[in-house]
Amino acid sequence: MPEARQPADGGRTLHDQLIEAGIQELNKYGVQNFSVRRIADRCGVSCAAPYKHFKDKQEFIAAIIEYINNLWEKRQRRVLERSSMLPTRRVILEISMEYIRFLVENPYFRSILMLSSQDFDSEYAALRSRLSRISRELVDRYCLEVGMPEKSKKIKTFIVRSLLFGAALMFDNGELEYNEENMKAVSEAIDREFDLP
Amino acid sequence: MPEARQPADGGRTLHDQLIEAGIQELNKYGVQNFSVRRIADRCGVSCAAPYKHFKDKQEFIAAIIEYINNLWEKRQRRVLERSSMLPTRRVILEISMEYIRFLVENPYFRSILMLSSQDFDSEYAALRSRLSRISRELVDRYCLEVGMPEKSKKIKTFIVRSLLFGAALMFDNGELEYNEENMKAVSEAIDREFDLP
DNA sequence: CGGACAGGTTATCAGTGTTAACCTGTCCGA
DNA sequence: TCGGACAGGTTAACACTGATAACCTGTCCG
Repeated sequence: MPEARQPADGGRTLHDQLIEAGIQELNKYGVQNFSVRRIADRCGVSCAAPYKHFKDKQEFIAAIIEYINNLWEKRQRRVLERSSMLPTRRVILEISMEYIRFLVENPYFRSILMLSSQDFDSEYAALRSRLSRISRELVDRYCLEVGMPEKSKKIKTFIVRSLLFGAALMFDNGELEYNEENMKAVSEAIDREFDLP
Repeated sequence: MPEARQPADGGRTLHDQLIEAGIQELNKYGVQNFSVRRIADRCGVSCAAPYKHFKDKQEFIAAIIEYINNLWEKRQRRVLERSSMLPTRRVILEISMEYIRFLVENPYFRSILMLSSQDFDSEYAALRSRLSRISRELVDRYCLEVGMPEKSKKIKTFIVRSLLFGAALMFDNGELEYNEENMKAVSEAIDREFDLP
């Protein structure tokens, strides 16, 4: 008894349903207990169905990452538009804060980002690096504007990213309370970095 | 209860063998594909045997974390002794650099530390926080020495930890080359933080 | 001596990823 | 209009996993 081909369910194709259910799954159980069977179940579909859309579990997760990645890029673009007339240094901060907000709101994403490189293959590495592309480019641009030497540039990028990840991590841990005050402190810490050679 | 059964195998009890094999497993397959059966196999023991030593998989992993935690504390203590006559601020840097080295050398550990809080229960959170105890205490001490306000103290701690995690992460990613030069840069970035109020 | 029990064993369960073989609408070219 | 290709679902099966129960056995101590 084949269920409706197309939109029977609000216009979402199974592929999309799987990804959305997958995100919920990731939120609820974490990457470790991610079960494609349970997701298939939740979508009211046989356990083999997902394999018509994704080669295996890894690719399934990769597709989810890709999806969320796109969400982030959309959000990033909005920030860029909104702050198009601000100086580069300021834009970096705007993007950075939005990034932390995004990571905090999407814990599953962050958990994937932070997993050891051993836990995933290179495909994920590519996505991971794409994620941080814009902020890297911005830092690059700023360093160019100020005439910062190549070496410091790399370090600046590193420091900014460290602070971003660290903040998201500790906000999640509860080691640092997630509020405006602390966000401001993080922002200032990043900004300060650019005062130096 | 009687401790230490018989040293059938070079003096190591099964408990220890399991933990050591578990570490290897973690190194090879990552947390995601951690299989207690395979470990039991590797130890030449039935698949149920590990459950005589650990309640379940989670506790098994927790025991491994505990074990590595102890390794780190031993190493930390050595650094503390070696730098007992240095000023606090300097000690913080020494510990910090040792910490990064430790994380880089023990990727399994770092991957566990960085997992989202959703992926593990609170037991891990306790271990995680214990891990960073000394460096937190040191930062506290320094802040006291300098008369830094409570609020900044928390932020300082955060920044130092962020940089540590971030460094370990990116050294592993390959985004930042793991060498003396970059280690020095990280060290300086941390040190700079203490120049400020 | 005899029982308690730590610490192994085997057998079994439910749940997982993954594949093969099959079924069945839909669409497109002859 | 037919008929096959095929996308996308199905069921059945496989090997593997975590976990538990029931059993066995050597060691220790009252």
